Amino acid sequence: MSRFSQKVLGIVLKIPLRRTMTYKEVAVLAGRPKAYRAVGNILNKNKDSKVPCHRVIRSDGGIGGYNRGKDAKVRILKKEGIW
DNA sequence: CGTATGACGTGCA
DNA sequence: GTGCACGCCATAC
Repeated sequence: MSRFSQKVLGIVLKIPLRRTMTYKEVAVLAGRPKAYRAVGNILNKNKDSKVPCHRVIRSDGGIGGYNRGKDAKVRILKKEGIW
């Protein structure tokens, strides 16, 4: 695991309930403001269910994707009352 | 080791 | 408001 990916996972893991973060924000906090593209990639390959990657959305406010299917992601977000 | 890919973002027509 | 092209970075092949 790269340091960057580890940091990203850690940040996503620390996202409070009822709170969402954009890929860009995560990238910035990870120290690579221009690596938002890589952030999504890392989350995509990440299979750790401990990481609430469903709370990471696009800056446009749209749903990005999900390694388990975006439908599941939307479902979870609705369940958390975000949508 | 070089190329291709992707859960992105911004700019411009 | 919509659509297309370019840039950017970490993985996968």
